[in-house]
Amino acid sequence: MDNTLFIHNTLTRKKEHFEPINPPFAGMYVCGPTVYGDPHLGHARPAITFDLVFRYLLHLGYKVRYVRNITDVGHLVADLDEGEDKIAVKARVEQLEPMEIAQYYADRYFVYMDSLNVKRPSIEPRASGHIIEQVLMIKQILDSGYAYEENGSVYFDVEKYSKTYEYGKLSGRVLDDQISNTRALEGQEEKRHPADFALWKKAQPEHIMRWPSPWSDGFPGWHIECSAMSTKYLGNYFDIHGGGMDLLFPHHESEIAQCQAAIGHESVKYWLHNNMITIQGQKMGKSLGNFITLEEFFTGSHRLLQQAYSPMTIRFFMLQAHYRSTLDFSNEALQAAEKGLKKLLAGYATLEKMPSPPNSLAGGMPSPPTPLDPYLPSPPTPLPGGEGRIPDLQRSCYSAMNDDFNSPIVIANLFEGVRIINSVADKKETISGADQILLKEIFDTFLFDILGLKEEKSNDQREMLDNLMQLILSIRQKSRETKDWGTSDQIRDTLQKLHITVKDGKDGSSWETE
RNA sequence: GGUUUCGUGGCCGAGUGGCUAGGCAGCGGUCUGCAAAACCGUCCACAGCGGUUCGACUCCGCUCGAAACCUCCA
Repeated sequence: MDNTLFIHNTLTRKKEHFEPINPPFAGMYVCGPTVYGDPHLGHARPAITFDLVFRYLLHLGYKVRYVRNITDVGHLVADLDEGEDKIAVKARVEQLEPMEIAQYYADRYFVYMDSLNVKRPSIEPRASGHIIEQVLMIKQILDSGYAYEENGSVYFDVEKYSKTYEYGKLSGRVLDDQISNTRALEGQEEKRHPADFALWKKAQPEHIMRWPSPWSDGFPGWHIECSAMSTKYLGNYFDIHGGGMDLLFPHHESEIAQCQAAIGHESVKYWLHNNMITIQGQKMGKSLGNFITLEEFFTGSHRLLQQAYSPMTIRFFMLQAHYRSTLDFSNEALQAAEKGLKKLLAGYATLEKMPSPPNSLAGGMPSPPTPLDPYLPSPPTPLPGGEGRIPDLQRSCYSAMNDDFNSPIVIANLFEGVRIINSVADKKETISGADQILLKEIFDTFLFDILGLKEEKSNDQREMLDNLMQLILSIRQKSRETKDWGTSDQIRDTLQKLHITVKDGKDGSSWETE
């Protein structure tokens, strides 16, 4: 049986068999951040979602090129209706060069995504570095007749386009509805049709971010960068385009139209969209006062947060929900996730401490293939065989991932693995040596490689702590053997104050940190 | 008003036309010097109203409720 991946394509609203255009290569483009503010939860969801996709495709053996853009040209400020660029406004307010703003927040974005253990994409192109490509694409659209110039600005002719093609096929919108819903035409006299969108915009004198073009000194419209950069790095027809559901319309809808007009065909085979997050049932927004940055999460400094939540807690929490579901943040839910993750990692630690099974192929298990291994077989790889509940568990993890990246089911399976590990450690169950090795492989593969979770303490500290704790616990054990409960409890209580919990078991004591 | 996505137990969150999600919390037990952890057992569901069906939480319709985007704009 093959390891067959199905992914939900927004375009067809169905789960489709993932068949890359040029196997074993797979191309994925994801809309990245506009770098004019601190990274927040809204940035974390798509980053983690498509990190999961990236990691799983790599695991399956595809040679993935993952492109995620940095928008440093700037969308316009939504709440300030001045027709000004978000980054430009920020720059003026803070008395900085616009690129200083973009650089500062791009750096912040990278740091926080690193802390969430989000793998860096293969390419992270910046919109400002691809003005030439965008201008070229606009020319192509003009040549094909689906755009017009007006006072130094260029607009996409949606009305003409929709006579031949279906503008709205991705988001399910009907152009006629949009016309009938449109009222006055104030402020858009340059456009022939209210649904038209800008490809190039002439800069007003006060507009500080501007580039030369055949039409005017100005700046590109906010959809063209993704069309230009995705096709530059992934080709005119590529596998996956991802982003948040909020980008469905008009952004991705317009990308489809732009590529169709410029290239002559659509450029994307599978559209993937992650759902949004809410905070205590409400949408996250600056005006609602529930806008929480990642920094505030990690330090617990926001008034809605009862405590700090670690990056891995956030990551685990997000992966406990399917990427196409809305996800609600609350202290209660986050604390539950924190405990759940701790249990999972503690289970893995228990497994690691188990004696190596007799007759085991000590160190003989083949290590999982790395993505750059040139001898990797072409995907899809066969699903692992074997009989028994551990191989079943492994297959169950694969089938969950193959079912549109169902990470919550993978996690549920890992908890079942933890239950088995703990039962074995309690000597209430036994497993074969082969199963023990396989169990570890399952955790290494799914928990660490694919879900991208990790122990949050550094190895150096861990090792020193291990040695110290071994010393302390051996002293305590001696006092327990002489029933010197005073000393034994004093050690345990003092350690507890340092947030180290001692657990006495049949085979001696173990410990863990909070 | 339109488009889209949803509405599951105390909380979060999967899934399915008839068969256990899982985590956190609660309750009862086992273990333990005590504690913690762990293990076993257990309680609490499928927004409401109709319809299809031998049977629906799962399909269809309506109602109520929620979220995103659009209805200004680059």
